[in-house]
Amino acid sequence: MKDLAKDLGMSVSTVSRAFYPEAIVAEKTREAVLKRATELGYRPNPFAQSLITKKSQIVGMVVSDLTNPFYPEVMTRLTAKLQGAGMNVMLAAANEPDKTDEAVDLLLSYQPDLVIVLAVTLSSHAQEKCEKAGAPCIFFNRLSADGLGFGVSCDNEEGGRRVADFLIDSGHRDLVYISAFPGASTNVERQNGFCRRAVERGLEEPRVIEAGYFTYEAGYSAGLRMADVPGPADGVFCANDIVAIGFIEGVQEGLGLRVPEDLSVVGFDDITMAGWPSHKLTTIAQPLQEMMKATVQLSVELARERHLEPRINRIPPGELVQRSTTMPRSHAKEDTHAER
Amino acid sequence: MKDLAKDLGMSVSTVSRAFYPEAIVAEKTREAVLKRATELGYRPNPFAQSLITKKSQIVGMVVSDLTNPFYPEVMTRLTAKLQGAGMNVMLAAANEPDKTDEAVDLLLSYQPDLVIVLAVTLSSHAQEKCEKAGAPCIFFNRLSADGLGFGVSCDNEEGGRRVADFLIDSGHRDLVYISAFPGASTNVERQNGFCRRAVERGLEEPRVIEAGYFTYEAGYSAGLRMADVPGPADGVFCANDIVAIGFIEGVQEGLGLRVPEDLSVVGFDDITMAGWPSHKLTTIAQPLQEMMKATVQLSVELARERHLEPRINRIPPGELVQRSTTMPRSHAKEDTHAER
DNA sequence: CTGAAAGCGCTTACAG
DNA sequence: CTGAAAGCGCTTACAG
Repeated sequence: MKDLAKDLGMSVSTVSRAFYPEAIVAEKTREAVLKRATELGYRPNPFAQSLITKKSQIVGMVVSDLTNPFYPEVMTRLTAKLQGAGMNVMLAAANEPDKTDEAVDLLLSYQPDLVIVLAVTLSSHAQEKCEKAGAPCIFFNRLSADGLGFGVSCDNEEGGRRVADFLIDSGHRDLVYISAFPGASTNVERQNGFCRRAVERGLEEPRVIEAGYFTYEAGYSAGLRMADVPGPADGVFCANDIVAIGFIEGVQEGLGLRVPEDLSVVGFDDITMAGWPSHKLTTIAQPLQEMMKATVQLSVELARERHLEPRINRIPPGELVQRSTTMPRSHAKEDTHAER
Repeated sequence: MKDLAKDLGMSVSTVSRAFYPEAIVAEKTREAVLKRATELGYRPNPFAQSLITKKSQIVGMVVSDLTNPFYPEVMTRLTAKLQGAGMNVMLAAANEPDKTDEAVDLLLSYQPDLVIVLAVTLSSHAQEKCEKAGAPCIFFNRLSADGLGFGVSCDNEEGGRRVADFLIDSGHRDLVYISAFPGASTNVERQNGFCRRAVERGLEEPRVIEAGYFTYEAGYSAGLRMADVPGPADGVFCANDIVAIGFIEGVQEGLGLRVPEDLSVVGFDDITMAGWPSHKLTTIAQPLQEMMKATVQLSVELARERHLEPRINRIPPGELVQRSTTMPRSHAKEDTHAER
């Protein structure tokens, strides 16, 4: 910067100011500085900047369960958008859940302006650490454990209701919910929306199988356990797509049931894979565009001013995408349909 | 640090030295400092450190084609390992390939000690920029365009040869290679190993279908184009797993062929999904553990000393995992087998 | 609107 | 082995 200043015959102060839109400089001066800077390929050193301003333009991103393809997708697209807004993304990844905290520690030493949590498993202990280090947390696609903090997610209850309506409208009467991680807000909300609407509309309370996690394997083993569910079943709503995909294969391989002939199955997320011919999964799309947009906007605000009032951003779910894992049921043989 | 020094009754210099293993301090002093530091939750400010040392302990990671599940997996596991070694990972992601350069620019302003390239599409222009900015590039699972730079990948030619041997040993005679991105070293090497070995062993030169990319969709459309391949075909080697998965579905949906009854198909990578019941893909595993270990080790070296002699790290491919997309061929009806 | 000066939190010759 | 001092590349009151 000193060199640039000399080159332009100005003081370092003036040059510095040219890089801050809100600083007071003659418009001509600013233009001249910026022009010469790009010519020379000069950029202010962000470390020096951070040292003084206490702002890093860094957003920390905590990821863990990347067996769910939903997250890598979100992670890269979000990163691209954040970079477009001039922020950089620093990653904290941990294979074992107990190492998340260590990864977060290291991350925090770089004083991120904020932290985006893309993991189901971040401990509230780690969250506290972030806040104490002055980095507010944005929870993407979930709520924080304590209900505080910033959140961006879709209206999962409404999503659950829509699935219930869809299944009931197409003639299903015996519903099952495949639950994933019980502590996850997404799981709870989808379940509530689905089960309550079913009851509202006069059906039996849907039975629930605990898959336990948001993974293919969990879904698969839940599929095997469909045999233990008492009574008939013709419509299944899974906590998300990857669970649904595992579930369907478990139910087919293990129990010899056909989907959708014996059983309709609906997922949640509309990950890319859901549209592949091997799965053709009926599912509810997440409003990803809107969710990411809201997240980036919130990030920019937080980078400017860390002390905003926490708020939850709820976005209506996307469309229900009808593919080949569901089909209408007729009730000619009401009493025996879908028996195994 | 000033506070810590005062607290301990030492000079800032001494405290500072305690944090550098190679610095000269009385062992007792160092211990005292480190102990008090953890008590107070103090860590040296990395920005200030970087400002002076010109080292950031940051590794930049360039990612782009995350439609291939191989990469997210590698990305997070690698990140976890690098963090374990005290380095932090900063991401550069671009949805559109032409925006990669911009993302890299932003990344470089944080002066990463090195850049790990997890993308097939990084321009050599961007590579130059990195090197000019003092950040050597490690190419993971590929070579750099100009053959310079550091590389860590498995012996793809050997992998290709093994697939050829496997197919030939199990009775296949009419081989096809499904090529992905033609400029990718992995693609070229796998193809060379496969095709040359086939010829060495007395078969016709395998025919090649150009899928064009390392994606599901590319594989799918290549599957549709199997109809145009002249002559019989009984064994197919796809550039990687995700292409193979797409290919199989294309060939089944579009042409009504059965895998493996009509056609054996082999992939490369052994991504998690390859083991799922819906795919059960026969494939060659990447020696991921070794590749990641080599990468982390190289990263640590480069962080210490940027000016190492570029070198390529070749690791033998992993095992061929036999699943359900391949089966032995008998030659009772040698002349007509696998005709369509 | 611009410049001189202090200072962000560290490291590292240099002197002892 | 330890401390005083300079300096890394910036920003920002303060004065003009």
